[in-house]
Amino acid sequence: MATGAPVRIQEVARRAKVSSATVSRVLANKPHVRDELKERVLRVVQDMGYEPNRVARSLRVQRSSVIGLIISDVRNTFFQQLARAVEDIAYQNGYAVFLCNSDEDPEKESLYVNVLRAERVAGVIMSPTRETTKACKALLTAGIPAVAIDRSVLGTTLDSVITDNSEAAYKLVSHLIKQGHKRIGAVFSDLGITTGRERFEGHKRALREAGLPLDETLVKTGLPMDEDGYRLTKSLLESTPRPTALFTGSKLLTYGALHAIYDSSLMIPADIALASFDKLDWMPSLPSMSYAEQPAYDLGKAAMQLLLNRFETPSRAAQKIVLESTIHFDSSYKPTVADPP
Amino acid sequence: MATGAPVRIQEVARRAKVSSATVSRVLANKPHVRDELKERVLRVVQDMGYEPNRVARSLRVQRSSVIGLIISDVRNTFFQQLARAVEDIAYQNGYAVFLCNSDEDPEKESLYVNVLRAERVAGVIMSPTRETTKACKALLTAGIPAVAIDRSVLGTTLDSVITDNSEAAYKLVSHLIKQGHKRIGAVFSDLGITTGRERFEGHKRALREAGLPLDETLVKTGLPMDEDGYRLTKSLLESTPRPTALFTGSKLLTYGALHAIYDSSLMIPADIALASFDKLDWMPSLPSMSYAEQPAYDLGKAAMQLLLNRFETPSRAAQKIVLESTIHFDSSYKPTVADPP
DNA sequence: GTGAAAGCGCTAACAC
DNA sequence: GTGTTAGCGCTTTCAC
Repeated sequence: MATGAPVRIQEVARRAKVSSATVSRVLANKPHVRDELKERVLRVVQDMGYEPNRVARSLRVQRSSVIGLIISDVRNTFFQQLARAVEDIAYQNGYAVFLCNSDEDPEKESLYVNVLRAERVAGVIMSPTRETTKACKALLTAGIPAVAIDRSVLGTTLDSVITDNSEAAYKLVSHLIKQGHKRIGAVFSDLGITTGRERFEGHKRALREAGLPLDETLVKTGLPMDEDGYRLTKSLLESTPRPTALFTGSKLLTYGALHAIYDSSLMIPADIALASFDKLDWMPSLPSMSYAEQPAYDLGKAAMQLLLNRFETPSRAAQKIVLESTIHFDSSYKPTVADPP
Repeated sequence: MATGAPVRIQEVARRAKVSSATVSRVLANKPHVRDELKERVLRVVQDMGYEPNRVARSLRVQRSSVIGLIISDVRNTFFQQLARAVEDIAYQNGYAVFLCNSDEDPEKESLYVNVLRAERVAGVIMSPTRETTKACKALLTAGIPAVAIDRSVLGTTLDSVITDNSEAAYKLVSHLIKQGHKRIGAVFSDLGITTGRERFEGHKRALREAGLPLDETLVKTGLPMDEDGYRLTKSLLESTPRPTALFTGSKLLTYGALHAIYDSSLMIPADIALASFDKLDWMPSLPSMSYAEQPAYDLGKAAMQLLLNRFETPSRAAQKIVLESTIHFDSSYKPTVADPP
């Protein structure tokens, strides 16, 4: 225990008077080992505090027991919950999770993908940035299973777990329209990010069904980060006439938008109504607004399960899992007509 | 490129008509290789898209090029900045960073430590929870260098990078006293966490020097998380007479405290003054308060440099680096006597 | 049911 | 300078 050098399987074998093959079999819970030997081995393993060298094992079996998880922004609590789920399920199945943060930066992302490939991780779960396609294909051709989470990868078919972006956006914007808003500003993620694209689709559908025209000048896109949310909302608030409602397409964009709205001394919902994606984290004064709450934990859980599943059936066709968001309407809302179920 | 199996060093060697040893030397930038060969090898490496198998290398050199970083709460932007710094410096030096989140849970922490040990990581940087000592010693006896960050490990001497907790706390509380406050509530991290302990020391010193008694009922401790900040502050606000000022000992505790204060419909600083550790992230309405801003990025940078340094001189004595925080006094403050420099 | 031995891909000691 | 080769610690045929 106090020794520096870690104990190896051979030493365990010698002490238990068996071969290293037997020790390996016992530890892997393989059948065909006499109970007597099994017990003896386990006792010695316990005594010597033997822990298998995972590096050696990885080299031998040509696959590590590490999962790479690349998320686009660790500051976002949405991704934190998602990561938590991935970790939970991974650990339950003997995998460790290597968390990487791409920061919405395609370069950082491909750097990480390269590292993960070189480390021969067992699989990768990632929320792709705008230009992920190449990096993702590199993984797949290297034989490393990948699962897209929260966002899809354009131009590739692979396992993915996302939410019903278009539908939730449709419901939120329809709600604004029902409240009487006609001039609705919108701030989305870059349309190269599928969440931005799909939420914009829902937005357009809501307008279309209500017979409202799409005013392109009221739609802004950028990176899903506070700074862009602030900047884009600022510019929307300066347009005349000012929009009476705002739809923000992600949590961080919403924070930035709030910042801009408060900066302009506008009140929510008196001066401007707000509907957004993602539930806001606690703040001293949460505004009265509508939002779509995405099942972040379930998203991570499903992705990890999809990956485990892929390990078992490497050749099955790609699956796309779509989870539903829960829509919360602002408290000021009194429905006059029946809402869709 | 389109092939599934990754290319190995032997294949590169064959194509470049050299031995694998030469390829290895070229890639490691070792001296004693003719320029002509070097070029030839690099060209083939490029052509074939060869990337060394880091698992094999790790096994051979008995050390991986992965750094484990265990932080106690990823939701805390303080730790996020710190993690960013560790990553930056690590990458610049050819290391990948394996980010682990202990969530202030000693069990999760020791689970991670075990995984990192089994993965034979090159080193570990960690912000210890309350009961880290054992896990930490296990690392060191396994020959894996460890650096404590933000918090020290009680009962062990090892490399660590922290801030001047006691001093900053002293300044903040002295400031409250100078503003005329006599009844000052305080919320700290569990005193098993060194930041809580040291900040409490500074608090006590400020009171002592001002000739104020320490009212134990005004000092609360808990886990440095929103929930405890809320709960503990609530109980402080219910004591009579109510404290006129509050000192909160960490970012998350401060958020919880704000929540409690707003819940009680109290205004800052009119009803209660606030001094806290850590700069708050943007919020719609930032209260006027004093705070100590810790150099989070520099903390991470210093820790990683300490680790790199340790790789080069494994046997040098343990170092403790203390960085200074910047104190921001609330805007309402008009100094009447000279502040300490 | 158990053991002997090969080999995963790389690096470094040693030869030349 | 460069090549040959042993071996890191494990798993997994293949014998028996």
